[in-house]
Amino acid sequence: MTLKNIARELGVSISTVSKALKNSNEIGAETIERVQAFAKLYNYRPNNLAISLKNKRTNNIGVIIPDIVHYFFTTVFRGIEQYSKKHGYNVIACVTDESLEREVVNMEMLANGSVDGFIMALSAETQKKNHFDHLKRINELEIPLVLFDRVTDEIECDKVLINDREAAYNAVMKFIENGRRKIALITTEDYFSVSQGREAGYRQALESFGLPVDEALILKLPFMDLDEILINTFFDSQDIDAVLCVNEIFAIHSMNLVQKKGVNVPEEMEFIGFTDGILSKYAKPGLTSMAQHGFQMGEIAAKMLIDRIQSGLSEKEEPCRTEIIESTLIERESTINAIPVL
Amino acid sequence: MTLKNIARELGVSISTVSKALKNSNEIGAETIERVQAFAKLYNYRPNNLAISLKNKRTNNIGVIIPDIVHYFFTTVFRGIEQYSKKHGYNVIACVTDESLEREVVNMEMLANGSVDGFIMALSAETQKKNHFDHLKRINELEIPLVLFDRVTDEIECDKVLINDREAAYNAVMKFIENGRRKIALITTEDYFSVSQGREAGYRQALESFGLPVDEALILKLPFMDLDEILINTFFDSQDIDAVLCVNEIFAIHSMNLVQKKGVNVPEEMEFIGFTDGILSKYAKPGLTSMAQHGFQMGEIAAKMLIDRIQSGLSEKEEPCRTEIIESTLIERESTINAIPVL
DNA sequence: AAACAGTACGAAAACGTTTTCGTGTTGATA
DNA sequence: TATCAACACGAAAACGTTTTCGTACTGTTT
Repeated sequence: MTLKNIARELGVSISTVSKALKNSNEIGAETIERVQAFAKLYNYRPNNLAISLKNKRTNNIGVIIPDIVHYFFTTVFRGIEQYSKKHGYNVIACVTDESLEREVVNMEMLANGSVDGFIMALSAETQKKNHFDHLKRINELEIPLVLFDRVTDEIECDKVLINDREAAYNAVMKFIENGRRKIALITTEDYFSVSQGREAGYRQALESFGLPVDEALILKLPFMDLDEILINTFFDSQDIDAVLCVNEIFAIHSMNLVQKKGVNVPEEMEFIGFTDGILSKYAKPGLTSMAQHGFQMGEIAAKMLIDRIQSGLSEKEEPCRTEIIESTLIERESTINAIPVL
Repeated sequence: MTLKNIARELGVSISTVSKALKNSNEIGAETIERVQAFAKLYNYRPNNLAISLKNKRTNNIGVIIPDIVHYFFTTVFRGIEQYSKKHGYNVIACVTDESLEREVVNMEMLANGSVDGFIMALSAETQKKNHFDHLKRINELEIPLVLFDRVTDEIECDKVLINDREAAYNAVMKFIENGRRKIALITTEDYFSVSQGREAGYRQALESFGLPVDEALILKLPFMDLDEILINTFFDSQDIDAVLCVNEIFAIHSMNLVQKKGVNVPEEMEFIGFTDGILSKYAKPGLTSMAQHGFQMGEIAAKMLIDRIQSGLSEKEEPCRTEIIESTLIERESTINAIPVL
């Protein structure tokens, strides 16, 4: 069923059909009725591709994420999808698996008319190699782009982040208030924007309390593989009474390992993680965690993107914004809390 | 940069440019070179929409899932995405949030030229209300459809499932072999295809061992909200030494609750869940679980769909297939195992 | 010299829309 | 009665491709 078919069957022109279906006042009442009745009867639906081609808008947005199995990205995705759908946009999802090449390929694939804009978090490899030519190209094509969580200063575009520095600062402050002084940090290698911020917050909190920053208390784990031996020797060789971890897995895993050694959590050692995911909730003891509010982050990213798409203003015409989402500490049993939680 | 632009700049026709870029042997060698050099220089990329409109193929597939935050669906999605990308297809992801209406809306949105086929798991509401008109419409439009995990017999299409009955049977058998006799089942309300299968397997295993099926040992929880009181009174009022749960959350949650009552797992009570997700791995004790191999399921679903798309044969011409994926028991500390696991 | 095959290219239709502009008809006004 | 606005509709271009078919030219064959 196409406009052409309807037009032929009803003995009118294509333009008349098109207008009649839109209740145009150029068309007479009874013609409108005939056309609409016929269209309904034969279940006519306009072809999206043709409309997109004509209007130069696809109503699709491309979401490029490093990993879909991680709770945080999943939650952000959920926010993006929900907001987008509510505003008439579909989401094309691409997973890069932390690979630069797949990031490039995916974006190239979508940049030629398939989407009106991108929302993405940089892959690990992209951040490591500091390679952003593909994003610059998106910029040149004037395709709107919103970066979230894993961002870079090299690209001028809208961004949405959490206050990594402040969040880590607050987490460490909680340890300090609880009387802890030998506070460790378990983080990734340096190239992640989020880890950098969190490490900075960790250092800042210690310093602002006159505590020395002992580099031996900072463990940098290779991303993606949890080396138990590394973690075990770290805990064996250092005197530690509190641990801040830059993500949930690091926290759960190291908490499990020290418990296996007989350490009592939280009495002898407290733990705080980042990303308040499903693991934190069901861990034993429950993991106190900095909630990143991924859903809200996704909604905001989608709103920023769609607003820019609909304004039609490029990054040059309308200055870019960076939204900061406040993270909040969810207290569970891995820390000692003023008001006990269940 | 369009074909038309290149043609104008080079003083040739659009068709010549189009053919030259494809190395057509209709075009002279030096023209080909000129055109390709020019195209490379100006970074020409063909417009996907135009190609799709012309060829009546979008190279997009629509994936409709009830929930993206759940580990199992996420894993399946990952398999779909990876296989699809490898074969030149993009994935448009829609989340129904277990709502029939959103399922309908999403499919309507994509069915008009946006995708070449669908892969989906039915929403809870859809299964509850047994309402499949939207799927019948997809059938009529001859848009290929693959159902996975949550399926229905009412729709004739390709399907991919796990052997729910057999898996539950095997899980119960393990309990029986371990000497358990008071085996409970925690499941959802009846309308889920997977729960039906798993309950059948549970019953079958008991019967085949001459054990009575005590209906009081079957707890049917409302989907989506974990009513702790319900679970607690269930365990308080029944004498139970093993529990099979139809999903991971039910298992973790009830295991935590009975542990809080002082029950030793696995000595006094064993647990087996379904979906070997991240929670099972990090739970304490680690949850023995029926792995559903979601990634593989996704790959197979994508393969079935893409094969059908590329064959061009409708469900009537080429008979539908149902692939069964064998689930495997991952043994952890919530059961007593022949060979102890770490 | 006529016929012919091969080469290299262009014109145009097609995919299914949207939208601008033109035009014929009607009825009211000067 | 000539003029004009309002009304109802159609023709055609446009979006960016692909593909079929036609054709001008070159060089070879009889």
